[in-house]
Amino acid sequence: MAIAKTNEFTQQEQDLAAFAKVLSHPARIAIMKVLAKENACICGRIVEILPLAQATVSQHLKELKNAGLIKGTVEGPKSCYCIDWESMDKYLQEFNGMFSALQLQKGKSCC
Amino acid sequence: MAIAKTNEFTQQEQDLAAFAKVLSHPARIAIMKVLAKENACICGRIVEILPLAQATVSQHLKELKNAGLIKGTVEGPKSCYCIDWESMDKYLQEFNGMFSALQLQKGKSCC
DNA sequence: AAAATTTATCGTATTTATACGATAAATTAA
DNA sequence: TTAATTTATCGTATAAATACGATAAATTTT
Repeated sequence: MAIAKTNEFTQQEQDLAAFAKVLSHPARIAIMKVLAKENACICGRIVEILPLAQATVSQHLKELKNAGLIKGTVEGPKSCYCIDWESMDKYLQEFNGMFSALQLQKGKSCC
Repeated sequence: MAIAKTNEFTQQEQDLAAFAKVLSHPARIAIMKVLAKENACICGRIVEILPLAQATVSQHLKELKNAGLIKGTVEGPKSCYCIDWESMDKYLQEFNGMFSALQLQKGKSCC
């Protein structure tokens, strides 16, 4: 996309955009739902449920993990991914906090 | 990205992913903040504030509008964009609703 | 009417995301 | 030890996003 100007925005804007970006794919939202619902947090179980190849699911899991939405460990042929609620709560609080702040200025709108 | 499998997910997953996608760029978050703060909702004002060319800002505005986060009208050489709070509230409610539901299952986590 | 102003759109270059097959890596089962 | 199982990573093809200059379109101003 030509030169990325991401770092010319505030840290808050970058952080919230990054949070939104991880959730900007239905597969990653579906994975979050599976991780919350199922008691088995193995990659294979997710592959069974999602209409995606194992490599693709693994890639999505990596992105969720890098962003801090989930945490996971791999022990040999097994994996265990779970939602990192401590991190998620921070994100959600920041996210909702911003929109709450915007909503307080509702009156100023010119249309 | 090879064949997109977007429509193999549930409508809710697609909708929330679409909502997150619009907010997945710092410029669009910055635009939302400007629209809430400033009383002048013209494109030119946003161009002044953001580190982006006019064409790029116009493109971001279009995406925000298409997703329903903002509404706007153009009268000749002027434009007037504002946050569509009715639509935004629905999105935020759906978004938070999902994570609240997931959070209720916290106990089931295996890690 | 002509010039200036403001915004949307078009075309295009470049970067990033998405998806998967193949394969490696690490363990468990036989 | 060998085979089977499970997951991560690599390489790669293709699609989508990002950014902007140029230009068109629609007024307002002069």
